Amino acid sequence: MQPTPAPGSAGRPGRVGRPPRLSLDAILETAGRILETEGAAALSMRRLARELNSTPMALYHHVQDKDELLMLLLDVYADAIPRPELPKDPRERLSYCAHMFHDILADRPWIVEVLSSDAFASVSAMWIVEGVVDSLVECGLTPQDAAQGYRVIWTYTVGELTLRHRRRPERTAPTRLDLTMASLDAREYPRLAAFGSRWNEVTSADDHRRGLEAVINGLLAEFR
Amino acid sequence: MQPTPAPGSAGRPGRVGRPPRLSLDAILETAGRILETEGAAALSMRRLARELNSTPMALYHHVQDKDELLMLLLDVYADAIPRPELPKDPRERLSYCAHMFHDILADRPWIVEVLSSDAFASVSAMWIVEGVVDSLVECGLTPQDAAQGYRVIWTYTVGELTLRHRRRPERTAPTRLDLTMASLDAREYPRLAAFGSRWNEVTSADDHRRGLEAVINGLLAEFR
DNA sequence: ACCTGAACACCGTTCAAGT
DNA sequence: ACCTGAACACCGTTCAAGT
Repeated sequence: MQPTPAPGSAGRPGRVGRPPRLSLDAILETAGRILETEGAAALSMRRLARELNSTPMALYHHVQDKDELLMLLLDVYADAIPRPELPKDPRERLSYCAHMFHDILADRPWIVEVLSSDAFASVSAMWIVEGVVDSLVECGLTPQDAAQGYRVIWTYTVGELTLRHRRRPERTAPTRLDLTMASLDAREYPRLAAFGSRWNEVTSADDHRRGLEAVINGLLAEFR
Repeated sequence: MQPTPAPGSAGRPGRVGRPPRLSLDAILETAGRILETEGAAALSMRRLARELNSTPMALYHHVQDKDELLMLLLDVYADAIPRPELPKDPRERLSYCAHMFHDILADRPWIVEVLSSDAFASVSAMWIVEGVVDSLVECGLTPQDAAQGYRVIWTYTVGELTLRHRRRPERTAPTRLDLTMASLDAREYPRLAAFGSRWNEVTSADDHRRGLEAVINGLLAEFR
């Protein structure tokens, strides 16, 4: 009788077949590093495989497709967000959560390119959404209006992140918008022509704070 | 003496060499049709060349690169926008222009994917920007604040278009967000859990009107 | 069970040559 | 002047095979 190979021969009991060289953790870590350092455009299945000294197809044994990989990366990132003590006062809590949403996402431009539905759809990020909706209800909005109000804040945040992200690469050369602004006839476009090249001056973090506060106040005044 | 070919032999006087088979107009028209019917993802230089019974490289004789092609398409589109009579009252004009911005772009999802700076940077679209800024100034804002105010409206609009665009493809299957919402613990997330599957109900055009009005009113109250 | 190699159907763009 | 063909350096993903 030939002895059949023991089930535990690969290292762990109950495991059988070729031992893994890749792990989901290793994949996510390397993918995360590429995103963090080179942005979403640089993350391809082929590039990732190369970085892991593996082949593109080995990855498909650990994730279904690129989309799932990106969703898992989103979860990893959401899990790592520290969960602070929220202000007791609802109005304060509202601003706090809204700004937190923005600040958390602002320095991770890849997230904007990745988010594929109308929310930061990781369970680990839901406390921020709950924080916004709950504050709005405690500020006097109906649950329906609070949901709408949340959407307005999220919409503004997505817009801000999208624009900030697109502004980045070309800091030096004059943009198409600069040229357009410079060519405007002052008689037809008096307000815009008065700005000239100052129109495009970079928006500061304070400008964003002010804009978001205006949105929140508008919301409270309009929906309450 | 051999007669040298007359300069006008190609058809028009002063023209020399091989007569063009492609024209910028034909390229833009075909590219526009692809965008309109199949979206930005379907528009590639190779696909466009195939559609024109030509080769990818022939296109590069008429445009510098794909980016320039997209910018030219944006101009063609902006030129075609009818320019309506604007309301005399500044507050009315403000709403009118802000909503116009959104409505013009809403049914052209490819534009959102294409816009590469913080504005609809075609001269032919600048009357809308001028309209917003001018109204804001006439509503009592300083020019600086009017520029900031315009940016807030534009930011909100970009967010709305981006989210609307991402929501589109998967109308049938439950999204990742639906699943996330369904899995929330009602004790930890009472507000969100109370919504359940209704959370994701599609936002109507009226919801958007209301949100944008809230943003505009917040702006006026905060910046004035 | 886990991984490899070859293949399919794509990209944008450059370069050298043809008419 | 305008266009072609081949090539370079990429994509995501499927399928059949190897260990």
